[in-house]
Amino acid sequence: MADQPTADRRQTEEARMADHVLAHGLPVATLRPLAAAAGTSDRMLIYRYGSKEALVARLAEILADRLTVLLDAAPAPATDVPEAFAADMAARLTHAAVAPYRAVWLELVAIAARGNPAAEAAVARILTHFAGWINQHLPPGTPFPDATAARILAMIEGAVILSTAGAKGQTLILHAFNTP
Amino acid sequence: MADQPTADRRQTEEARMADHVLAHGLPVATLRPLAAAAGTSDRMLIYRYGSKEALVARLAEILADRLTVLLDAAPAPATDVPEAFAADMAARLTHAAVAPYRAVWLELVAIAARGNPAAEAAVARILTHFAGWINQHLPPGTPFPDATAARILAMIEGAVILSTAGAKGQTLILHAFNTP
DNA sequence: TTTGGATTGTAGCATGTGCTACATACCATC
DNA sequence: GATGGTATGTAGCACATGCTACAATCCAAA
Repeated sequence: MADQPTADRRQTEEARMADHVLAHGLPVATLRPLAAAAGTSDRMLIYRYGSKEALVARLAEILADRLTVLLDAAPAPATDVPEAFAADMAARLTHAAVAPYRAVWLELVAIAARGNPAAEAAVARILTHFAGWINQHLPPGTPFPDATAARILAMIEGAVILSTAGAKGQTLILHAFNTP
Repeated sequence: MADQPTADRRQTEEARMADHVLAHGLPVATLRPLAAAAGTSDRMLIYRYGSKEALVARLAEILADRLTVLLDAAPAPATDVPEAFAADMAARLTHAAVAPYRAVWLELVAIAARGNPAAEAAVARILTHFAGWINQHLPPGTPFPDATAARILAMIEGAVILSTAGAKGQTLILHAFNTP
């Protein structure tokens, strides 16, 4: 109990640093700006986390948690058709309001693609959680729910990539999700 | 004609720098390592390209060209079923042999997601080209070819993201593309 | 009150960053 | 041969990076 206030402060500091990463990107998340965002010093960040790498891993974990919490709080699409389900989710995730989360998500994916184990684990964790969420919210009685969820997940992630291509990407998304 | 040898050398230098980016990633593509890879000096790179930003944009363009060339040289999947078409392409693009291209592609996408106009244009260009390629190689008589191509493209790009999640990602890909 | 660990500030180091100033060398044209 | 633009080497600047040495402060336990 003695370290409760310290733990509280640590939590708000981490939240502020996570906000900073969200706003400015993982690649430019360096010690001094992060420390400034948290209201402390680079000296203290190294003292607490041991290294920048460990700190960034922690922040990635926090952002992953936020994503899953956001997801769990989201209502399921009100449809019985898997295609419409995917279209609804894609529309939500490609909305401008969640652009920062999309950006940091893609940054994490890019780091994972270079072979970083921590990033790879975080990506796997998020994707697994997402697939589970889709599975649970699928219309009851959907055949092959695992495969259907995976397929919807792939289409949604594809839409996330397409959405980075500006106007042309929007056209592609429109086409992809409005196939008669 | 007088500057032909210079142009040649410039081309091989650019190719070597592009190789370096492919091997080590866009985020760590800094002047001195790029110069070393090209066999010249940071001094000369700035002299020729004006700024690091312009150089990286040029290298991104070169890599985008390589991607489209690779794509154009690829044989179309030998199938009449759009689902199998997508599965075949996804299997090719998630193969370990093209991992460096996947990585640099996702790095480019991540930069575009942060709002970089050059990256956004490059992503749009590649996606458009890819959609066109799919469209042209679709089984003849496919209804709504534009929409079908866009949908296949989304699924393939989704598979690229899933493939960064290690073993778990492979499972998801297997599920997504083997839906009965 | 003393002790000893946890915490924090100050100052800095070694290296990497993009980029520049200055002085050459080169090389086609006059 | 003189000239003037193009190309290139040498050296460095100002700043950012991750991290550390050292000293001071705090605060609970003895």
